[in-house]
Amino acid sequence: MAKLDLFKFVPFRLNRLGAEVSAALSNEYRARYGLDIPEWRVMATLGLRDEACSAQYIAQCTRTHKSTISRAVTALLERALIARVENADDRREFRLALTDQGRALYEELIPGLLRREQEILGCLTPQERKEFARLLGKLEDSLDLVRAPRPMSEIEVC
Amino acid sequence: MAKLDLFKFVPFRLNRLGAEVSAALSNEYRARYGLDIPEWRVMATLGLRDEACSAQYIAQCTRTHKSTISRAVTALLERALIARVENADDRREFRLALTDQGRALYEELIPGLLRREQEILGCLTPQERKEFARLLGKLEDSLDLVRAPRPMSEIEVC
DNA sequence: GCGAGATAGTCTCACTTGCAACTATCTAAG
DNA sequence: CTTAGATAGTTGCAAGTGAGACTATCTCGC
Repeated sequence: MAKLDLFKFVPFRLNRLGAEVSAALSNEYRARYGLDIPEWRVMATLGLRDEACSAQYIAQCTRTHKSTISRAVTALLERALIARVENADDRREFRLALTDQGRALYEELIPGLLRREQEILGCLTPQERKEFARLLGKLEDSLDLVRAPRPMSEIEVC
Repeated sequence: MAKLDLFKFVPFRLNRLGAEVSAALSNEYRARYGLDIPEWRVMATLGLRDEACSAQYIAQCTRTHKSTISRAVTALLERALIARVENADDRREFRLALTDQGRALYEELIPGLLRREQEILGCLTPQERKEFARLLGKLEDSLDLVRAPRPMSEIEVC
């Protein structure tokens, strides 16, 4: 008789762990900076790059639905954390970038998040962390989750 | 200047991977058997055990909100996949168990899910799978995610 | 027993999100 | 050019979910 123990079932464990870790982290930026997860993803994507990105690009990078990104962008624009300019080359899309204020918030936010990440990974030895990251990478690859997307310029060409 | 690359940020990666794997799996049981994730969790919890469980117990095991479990239980009752009987010892709670029909569906469902799990883990060597499971376990422990809850009888005592 | 507080389960409300339709714009074929 | 199809972004709608109120029941201290 086939049995399946949820607690040994990797898909369930990954889902639970991902949800739990996300919840723990999102408290960090929601309570303190009023950012929800989609908003944080937009900030993080823009913060890493110096060049301006389109909403579509952010959606692809973060694997988040474009309507969700659209709403996050609207909210961040209202708070003047990001700015957008029409792209003269293609007037359907907008180029998004952090404002000075947005950059300042980003800079303030990051250290706390990296610290929380290290806390969460604190139960693993340095060797184990490396190994865990490597195995995550293999799973991501095999599931076709883009890990390090090319810069926009390249994507536009392809 | 602090930077954070989302694609190397473990909380984001875990969230994305968990969501992706869950989505892939839930297609397996939603499309074919009409079960959504909470319903599947109820089935899985009841299917593993021979003794009947309370809704509260399932909620704790699966770390799912009690109102979500309540709705899943209602839906499964309507489809006669589970049955419930009042608990004479404590008339606030109900004892839930799979019906014969529910058991049959469970038995039919499990092999496909285990196969999908193996497909997902297929990119890892047996050694790596063991290691991955071990590291997951350490993370779960450190985050206080119960992995193998005690049987109800024990829980009631505590 | 009796009342205060805890607990199981249900239900309503508010919020989030994905889907799909829609507008505006671009690209390519004829 | 013109037209058909693709694409960027927005918005209305419906489904799912958590918080918390609520009811019924239990437990414990007095």
